[in-house]
Amino acid sequence: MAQKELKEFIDNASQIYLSHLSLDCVVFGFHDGQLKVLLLKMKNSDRWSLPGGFIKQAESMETAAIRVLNERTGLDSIFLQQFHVFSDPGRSDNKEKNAHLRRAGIAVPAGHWFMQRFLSVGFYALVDFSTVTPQPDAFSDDCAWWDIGETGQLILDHSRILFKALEVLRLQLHYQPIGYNLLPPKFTMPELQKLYETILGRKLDRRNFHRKILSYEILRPLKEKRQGVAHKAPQLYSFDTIKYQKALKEGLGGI
Amino acid sequence: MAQKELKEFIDNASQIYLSHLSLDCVVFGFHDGQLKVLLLKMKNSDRWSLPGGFIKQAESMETAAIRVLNERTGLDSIFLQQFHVFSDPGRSDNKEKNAHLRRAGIAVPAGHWFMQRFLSVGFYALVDFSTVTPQPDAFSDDCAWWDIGETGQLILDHSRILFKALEVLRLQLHYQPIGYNLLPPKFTMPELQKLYETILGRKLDRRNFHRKILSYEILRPLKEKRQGVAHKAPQLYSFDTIKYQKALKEGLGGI
DNA sequence: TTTTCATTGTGTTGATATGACACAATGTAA
DNA sequence: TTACATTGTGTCATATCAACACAATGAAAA
Repeated sequence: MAQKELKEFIDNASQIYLSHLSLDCVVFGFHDGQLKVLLLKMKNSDRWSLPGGFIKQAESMETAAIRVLNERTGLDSIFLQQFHVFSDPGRSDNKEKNAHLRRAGIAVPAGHWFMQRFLSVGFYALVDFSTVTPQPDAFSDDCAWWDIGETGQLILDHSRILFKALEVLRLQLHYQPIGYNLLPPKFTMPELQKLYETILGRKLDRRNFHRKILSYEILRPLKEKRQGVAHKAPQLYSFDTIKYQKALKEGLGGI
Repeated sequence: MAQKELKEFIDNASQIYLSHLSLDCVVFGFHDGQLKVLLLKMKNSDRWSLPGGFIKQAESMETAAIRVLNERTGLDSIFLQQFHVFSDPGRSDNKEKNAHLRRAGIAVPAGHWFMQRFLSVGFYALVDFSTVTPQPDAFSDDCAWWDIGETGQLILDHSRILFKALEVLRLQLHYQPIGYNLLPPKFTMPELQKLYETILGRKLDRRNFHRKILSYEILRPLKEKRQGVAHKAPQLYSFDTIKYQKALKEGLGGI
C-alpha cells in the first residue's frame, strides 16, 4: 500500500472500523521440517509484528480475520480459530505506536482513533505454506515466514500473543486432528510425524506414531509413492475430509 | 439499583465504558446434585439473561469480569476463564434491547451508546454455590440459580453463550482438575463424582472414579467423616491447593 | 553391476491404564 | 437385632502405550 493510501486509511479509519478493537493473527505454516509463522516488518524499522487488522462497523470478528488473512496470504479458505482476548490496558503503548507511525511517515493528532487504547482478539490460522503469497500491509514493508523461536522480540505484546497461540495449538493437538490445513494435499507419514514433533517440541516413536494415526481412520493411502527422493520411496497419503471434519467436531476417539 | 441510578448509568455510560464491547458471564454452581447457572430476570419481563457488564476505559477484560461477578455474587475470589468472543453483527438486536429498556422504564435516543452494536466476550466462572448471595443488577429485578437445561430461551444470544460455555467446560474436564471452585472446602468422594457426572452428562463407575481421582494426587483425605447422614459415613476430602494449582497449569498427568 | 546405506514399513512384547464387576464394612432406621 | 442403602476396596480381562528389531527399498557410491 502506498503512502497516500496509508494516509487515507488513517483519515477514514474511525468511520469504517470499530474503535479500540483489533485482531491479531498467528499464521502457522510448515516447511522444511520447521513450524513457521508469518510476520510483517514495520516500515523503516527492524521490528516485526503479527499480521492484524480492524473490525468493520458491521462485520463479525471471524469475517474481519478472514479478510485480513486473505490480504496477507492470498488464501481464501483458511482454518481460523480465535483463542484469546488481550485486554491489558497497558498492552498498546502509545510511545511505541507513535514511533512506528513516525517511521512510516504518518503523523496523527493526539486524540485520534488510532491513538486509542486497543483490545485485540487473537486468532490462529493453519495454512499450507506452499500456497501462500506473503503481502505486506500499510504499516509494513516486508512480509515473511519466520521459524518459531527465532522471531526475537516482536512489537507491543505480539510475542506473548504468539506464545499463547502455540500453547493453545499444542493443547488442541491432543484431541483434534491436525495437518489438513498445514500440509499439501498429498503427504507422507514421516512428513506428518515431523509436523507433530515440531508442534509438540519433542521426538515421537516412528512406529507408534504410524499405528496411532492410522487408528484415527482419517487418512487415505494413495496408490502412489513419493518419487525422486533418495532411499526408499515413502507411501503418499491424503486426509479423508469427511472423517477429518467429523473428528474435528467430535474429537479423536477417547480422551 | 433504583430507577434513578439506572437513568444515571445510561446517561454516563459512554463516558465511563468502552463502546460496543461487553462481557457476559456464565456462572456455574453445584447444588443438590445439579449443575446450576446464575441468571437475571429482566425488569417487567419473564425473560432471563446472563449476568454481564461493560468494560471501563482503563480496565482489563478480566478486571471488568471480576467486578461484574463480585456485584452479582458478593464473592471476590472467583475462578474465571474467558472462552469466546461473540461478534455476530446480528447478535444484539435493537428491537429486543428497546423492548427491555421500555419495560425497565428507560428511554434512550436512537444514536445512544447503548444502542450501538455490541460484541461480547464470554467468561465462565466456577463458584461455591453455598457462598453466593445473588444480586440483581440495574436491568433486572431478580437474580437466581437455574438448573442447566431448564433455563428456557434466554435473551439475545445468551442461550448460545451458555451452551458454548458448557461445551468448553466439558472439554477442560479432560485435562484440568475441577471441583475446587465448585465444591465447599470439605467434600466426599461421591459428591465429587456427582459433580463430574453432572458436567459430563453421564454416569461413571464409582470404583474406577475413586481410583482415577486419587491417582491425580490432588486430594487430601481428612481425619473426619461426614456426620448425620443415613448409611455409612463417607470420608471427607479437601483439595491439596498446591498440587491442584500445579495440575491446573500443567494438566493432569499424561494425555 | 554390485555394494552401501539412509530411510521406510511393520510385528512383538512387556508394562501400564482402563472398564467391568463383587463383596465386605458401616451406620441409620425399622 | 435386623434390614438396607451406601461407602470403601480388590480382581481380572482387555485395551492401550512405549520400547524395541528387522526386513524392504531405491538412490548413490564403488
